[in-house]
Amino acid sequence: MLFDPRRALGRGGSSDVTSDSIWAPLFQRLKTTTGAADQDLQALAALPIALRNYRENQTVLRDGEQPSECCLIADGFCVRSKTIADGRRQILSIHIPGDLPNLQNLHYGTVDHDLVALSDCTLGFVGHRALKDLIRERPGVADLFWRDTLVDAAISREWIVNVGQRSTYNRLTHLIVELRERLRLVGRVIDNTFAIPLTQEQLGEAMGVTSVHTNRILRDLRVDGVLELQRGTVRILNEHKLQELAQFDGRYLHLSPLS
Amino acid sequence: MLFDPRRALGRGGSSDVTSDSIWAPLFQRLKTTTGAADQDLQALAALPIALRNYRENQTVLRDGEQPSECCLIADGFCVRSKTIADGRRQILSIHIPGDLPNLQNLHYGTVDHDLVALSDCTLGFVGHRALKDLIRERPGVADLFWRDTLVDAAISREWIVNVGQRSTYNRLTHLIVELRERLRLVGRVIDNTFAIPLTQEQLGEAMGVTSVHTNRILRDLRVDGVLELQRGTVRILNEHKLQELAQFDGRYLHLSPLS
DNA sequence: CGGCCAGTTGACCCCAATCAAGGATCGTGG
DNA sequence: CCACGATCCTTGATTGGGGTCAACTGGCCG
Repeated sequence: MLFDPRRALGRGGSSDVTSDSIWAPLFQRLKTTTGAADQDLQALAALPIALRNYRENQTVLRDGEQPSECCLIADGFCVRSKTIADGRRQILSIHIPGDLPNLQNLHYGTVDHDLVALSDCTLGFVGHRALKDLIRERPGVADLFWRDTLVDAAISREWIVNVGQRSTYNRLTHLIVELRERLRLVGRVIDNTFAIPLTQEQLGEAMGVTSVHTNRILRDLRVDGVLELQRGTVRILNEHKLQELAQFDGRYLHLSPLS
Repeated sequence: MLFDPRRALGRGGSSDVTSDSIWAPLFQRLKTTTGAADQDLQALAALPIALRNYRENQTVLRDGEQPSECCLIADGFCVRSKTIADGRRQILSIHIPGDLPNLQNLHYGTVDHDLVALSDCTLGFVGHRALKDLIRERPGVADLFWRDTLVDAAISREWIVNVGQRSTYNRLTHLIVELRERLRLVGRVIDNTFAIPLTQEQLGEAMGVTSVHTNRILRDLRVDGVLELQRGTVRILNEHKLQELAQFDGRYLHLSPLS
């Protein structure tokens, strides 16, 4: 099998996800960001989980649904999005392998946004019943999950800052650096290159600007030698300039157990 | 004692909060939005809680701090905000009586934003130790709190939509309607009039626009007969127009136990 | 080969920022 | 009681960032 960078970067292929590796990205992240106990992780890995594959652009959860399962992204990328009355759409968050994008439905029934696969994805589904039982049995697991949703909330807050205050030029770099830091945690950054499988239209929807303007920002970033984005892959050209533009302070990601 | 609308609307006075009423707004909200068990609420009310008063504009929590307590807003208004390198500030959320704005610090130590009193406030502080013990002892309390942080996150997501996609005219009305719905839950709306003790500068920081522009939007809303905002108090003039502008779909507030 | 969708660029326009100058309100001290 | 300074509100003039519209390119796939 030839080296396929898109596979290595976790963009595409979903067929080679084995039941062993479903939990791998989540566990990898939890181990570095929390003091997760091995027993808790083992208990998680013992949960019954149903694998399902989704195609690019397929909707995983629709606004208004009442799912009876929570999903774990084993491979691929998803986004949360909301569409308002006039048809304009906002992307709320980007989700990567190891993320649990609808844990909140354990506590309230209805999803209040869409969850859409950006790339071909492999998702694992665990029933609420099993999760609730495990949480009661193992408070440590409850803590892990609760914390996860809290970091998710912290990321949303930073997203508000990004959309509300930063210039679009800074905004895009901030978004990219955040994604890189999160991808790093699950081993999806190779050689300062990583996947960001959004079209320019979708990047615009994440930033609150049009695709036309996104295109111009990307051109500027390319011309200025900061980074290149081609076919869903980012390559950083000048780390120093990138940092300067993004003004990224990663504390809100709470990457270590004590922060 | 004369009728003081600012007091009735929960804007100002903090001196008359008794230890009986500290928990009242939180309990009122939990009772309508969740199926909170009375025993769980009683256990909460039995927690040792330290009352502290804050003046308008006083900082309650500073970005980077590591608090050892969580706070409950007994009376008054606070905001979360973040300031970026160039000095621009974004208000992330508005907090009202009954809110628990830093529950997240139970799970990660460092606050990643500021918490500032908008008006004179009475806050109750409960130590992390006591909260963690209670949560272990009573899973029902853990569920209440976890759910609370999840609704907080849902509100942040809607805030992203507001800042990213809605026209500023719609944006302000949406913000106002959301606040009204939340204030209604804790009995702080009287006669379609309620407190929103933000300066126009702060409203601008909440919406990602300047105070000058906020002023013009408010003028338009007044001229169009939609609503009036004077000295921190909103009066709705035309509910129909307001609804039309705000396009408010309150599902994300998850106001009933099953939603 | 042809259709389709993402990306690219130019021309034009409008919403909101910026800059600037007054006006209203309020707490404080003479 | 009035003078004051501070803060917030208000409005006009000007500028600029980003939206809109439109045309064209290029890669991919049936």
